[in-house]
Amino acid sequence: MKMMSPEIVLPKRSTYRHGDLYRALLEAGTQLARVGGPDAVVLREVTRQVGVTPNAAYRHFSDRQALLQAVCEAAQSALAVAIEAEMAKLPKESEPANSARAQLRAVGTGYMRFAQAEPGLFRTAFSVPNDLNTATSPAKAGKSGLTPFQLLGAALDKLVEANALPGERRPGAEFLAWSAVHGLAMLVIEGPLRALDAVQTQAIGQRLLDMVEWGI
Amino acid sequence: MKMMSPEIVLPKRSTYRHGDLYRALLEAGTQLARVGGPDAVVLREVTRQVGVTPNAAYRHFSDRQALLQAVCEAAQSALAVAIEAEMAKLPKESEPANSARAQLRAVGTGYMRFAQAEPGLFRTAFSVPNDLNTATSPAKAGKSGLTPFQLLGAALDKLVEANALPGERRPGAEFLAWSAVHGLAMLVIEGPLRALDAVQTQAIGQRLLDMVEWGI
DNA sequence: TGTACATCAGTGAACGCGCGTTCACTGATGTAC
DNA sequence: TGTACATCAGTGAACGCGCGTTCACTGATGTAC
Repeated sequence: MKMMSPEIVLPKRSTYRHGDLYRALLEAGTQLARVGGPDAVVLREVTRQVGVTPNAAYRHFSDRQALLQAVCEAAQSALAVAIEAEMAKLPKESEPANSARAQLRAVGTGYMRFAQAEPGLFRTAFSVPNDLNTATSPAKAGKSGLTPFQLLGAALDKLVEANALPGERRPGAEFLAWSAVHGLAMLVIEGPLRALDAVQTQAIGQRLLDMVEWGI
Repeated sequence: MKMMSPEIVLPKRSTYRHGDLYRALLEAGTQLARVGGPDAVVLREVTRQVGVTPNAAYRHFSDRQALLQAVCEAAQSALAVAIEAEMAKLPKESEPANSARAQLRAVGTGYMRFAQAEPGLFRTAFSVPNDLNTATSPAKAGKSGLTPFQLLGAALDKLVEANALPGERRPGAEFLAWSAVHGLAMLVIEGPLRALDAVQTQAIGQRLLDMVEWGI
């Protein structure tokens, strides 16, 4: 048996100029990250998928790291969108404390859902050096214009406004909530809890959110 | 200027047989992981450091993955030792509930300390596929013979014995405590909280343990 | 006590691979006149 | 309206690199007789 020809087929582009190569590279990179995490964002593979010479990428990204950074920001933006989607599901609730608590839970639930639905992107979102100073960059925001970190902060602020969280406990509270949910997400998607099924993780997730709500 | 010669110097071994190559490879691999995390555990580099031909490693490990797995287990064992060290610091405390609570906190504190002192090993410990079935493997144990997961479980059991945790809350409680502490560790060592200094992370860590104690 | 021999730890050379990046270039575009 | 030209997006070929792994081998060891 002859193996498939290793010929690469795919110019399939009529114009010399691509038109929107930056976006095409970013989307291909994001797709690779989705499937294989940050290490799968390989510059040559990205250009191959887009049907372009490897070094064409250098017109749009200074190097591989810059491309990966852009993918990372796109992944954080997707995370923000997932959180927003979870918040949008909430029924109207007039009682402010209940509403604020439900919003905080929605942030956590959206975070967990995204981690499980898109583990490759989730890992990519947290694989690139990043600190709190960049946690509010618009490139990482969802449709509301807020980043995941800002969505969490806003939910905690509402809790304080509704007198469901003493004001003096507010500073730093995001780190507690974030740690708990982030840790579960990590253990579930690439850690020792990977063997658990969706029902089990859902149950643990809700208990974890109880713990945060009580213990924050 | 002439560059340094690329000659590799280092046979420096008088006997043909190494004597304890398995252990030497494992230790060199662990050292690489300490400095650079799991990706730094490069088979050729490990053999280079030991002063042995690359394929000599294949007498002791079936492939690179097997070596990495062994390093991962060593890292988990080191984590167990760090937790044990933190527990050993505890003053004598006769009141069982207080004692149990202090032990649980010590598990969390040891975990955090290890993550910050040895981020490369910590990342390696959780980088290799692993599930709960292997979480009790003796290769991952500390001096007590218990793995990190077992040390956590034991602390929670004591909490129940001391009536400081209702028995019906015990099942699954390890996942809540583990998630919280693991998440903070991840955010601090390679996530957005990396910019925080030791004092800040220590303070957040203690608040996080308060949350776990209350909310578990 | 001496020797033949099986065992197997480590050698040396080579393989194919795919990567990121650089170089000098070519071809299409759009703007100035 | 037509044309020269600057701009710059993408090409094509090549680079050096280090990796994991395989092959046929050699040298030291220890055991059986």
